[in-house]
Amino acid sequence: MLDVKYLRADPEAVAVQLARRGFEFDVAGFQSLEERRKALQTRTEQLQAERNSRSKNIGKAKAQGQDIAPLLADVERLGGELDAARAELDSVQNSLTALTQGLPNLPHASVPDGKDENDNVEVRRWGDPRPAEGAKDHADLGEALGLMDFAMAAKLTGARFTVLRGQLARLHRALAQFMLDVHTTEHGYQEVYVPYIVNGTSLLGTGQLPKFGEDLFTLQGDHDWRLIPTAEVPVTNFLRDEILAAEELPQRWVAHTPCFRSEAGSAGRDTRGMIRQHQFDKVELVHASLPEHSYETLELLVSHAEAILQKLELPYRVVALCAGDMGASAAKTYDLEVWLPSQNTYREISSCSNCEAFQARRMLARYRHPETKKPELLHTLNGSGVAVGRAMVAVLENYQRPDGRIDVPTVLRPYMGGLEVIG
RNA sequence: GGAGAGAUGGCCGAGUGGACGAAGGCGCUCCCCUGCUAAGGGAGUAUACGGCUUAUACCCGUAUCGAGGGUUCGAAUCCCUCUCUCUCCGCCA
Repeated sequence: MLDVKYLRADPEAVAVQLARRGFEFDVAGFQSLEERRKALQTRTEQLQAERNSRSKNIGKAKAQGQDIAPLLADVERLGGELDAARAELDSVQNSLTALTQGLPNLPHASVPDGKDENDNVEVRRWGDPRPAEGAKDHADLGEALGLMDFAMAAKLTGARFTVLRGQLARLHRALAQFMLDVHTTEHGYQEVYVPYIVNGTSLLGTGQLPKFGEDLFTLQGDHDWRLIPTAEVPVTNFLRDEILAAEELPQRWVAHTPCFRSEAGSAGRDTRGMIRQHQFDKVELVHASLPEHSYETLELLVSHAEAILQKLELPYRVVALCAGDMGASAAKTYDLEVWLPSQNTYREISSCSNCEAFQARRMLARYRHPETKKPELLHTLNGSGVAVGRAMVAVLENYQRPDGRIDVPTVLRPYMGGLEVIG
């Protein structure tokens, strides 16, 4: 959510900044709603104040044994007026909330202009991409080894799921373990284990709701429960309704969880292989930061994700997303894209964002300012460190031998019982 | 799943219809006193929002005693629904 005060003070400036994302903000509509809200709220609160003071008088009169009948008659009309005013205020406020909760974050000044992924800006590259010639894709490699089974997954569930067996199942686990170990022992993260099911309030806090509910799997039953689309949701919501001491910042958490996405609207995209699944594992990094440090924290976060790819010796590039390609909660996002020889291109394997106070404002995540002693919104950041499924895809494709067997990256061998080659 | 008890401010804890945003204690902040490794005295100490405002400073107002709804002129207090916690039983990893 954006700062309402700023929205009111300078809606045109907000509209200009949101236009960079291709988002059209209806300034006139907002302002007319605001005017009505202001008038109604003032009136409602006045009526409430009046009712409160009269009710107190009734109490006093009663205590003194006076006749309260005339006072009751006097206050009678207030009830109806108050109810009407309140109802009208509620409806205006609901419209306003719907409008403001639907607004995406303002892009940071350093975010490049552009409307989609084609306008993203490459920041740097690492490693030497192996040529595409003769490279098989991960699905062919895995199926040929007999260790990756899409047909079985389709039988069990449906499209966009995978069954892994044997050394590939272990490779998948090894990757997750390796990433967790690097982040906890070298980068100072606290490992956390969290629910894979969250309530609607949590999803509202991180911004998946109210606008992006169709991307989520909803559970049946009495609870307002959904499967997490990313560990960002449960972990960031640690901070909801909390006021941290300034000394408690920064906080760094890492969680390995499955992620569930309905992939609504992705029909036909990446239907082959493990690139785009309804269920995938991810190691997620979440930071809570002082506002003044959040941009250096973002660079740090990216470097932590990069460290994983470097240790795995997977070629990648870092891309700054343009304003039009960023997620709604982000003020600035870097993607890490790993080299996939079968596609002769780089594909997203991590996305690292500074949400500034956008999520913090929704979830009232604050810290106590050491000088003013007042609660202030903190900044939240999150990034994949990295997607486990896609990391496995990248390992298969980049470490494939001409005979279809797979070299095990050196750093993973301790996690694979010393195994050097799969197949 | 069954039975019972509970949810109040940073913490503990009082409060069963009226001057209660909430006694008291602890903690914390500031001041005073005290020359000693102690103690005492005083003041202050929730959050969100609205109005006013150059102001996130005052001031005024509204809301919040787990959440939502209801009764009432008036609800922390009464009623309903839900959530969570604890105890016992059952079941289970």
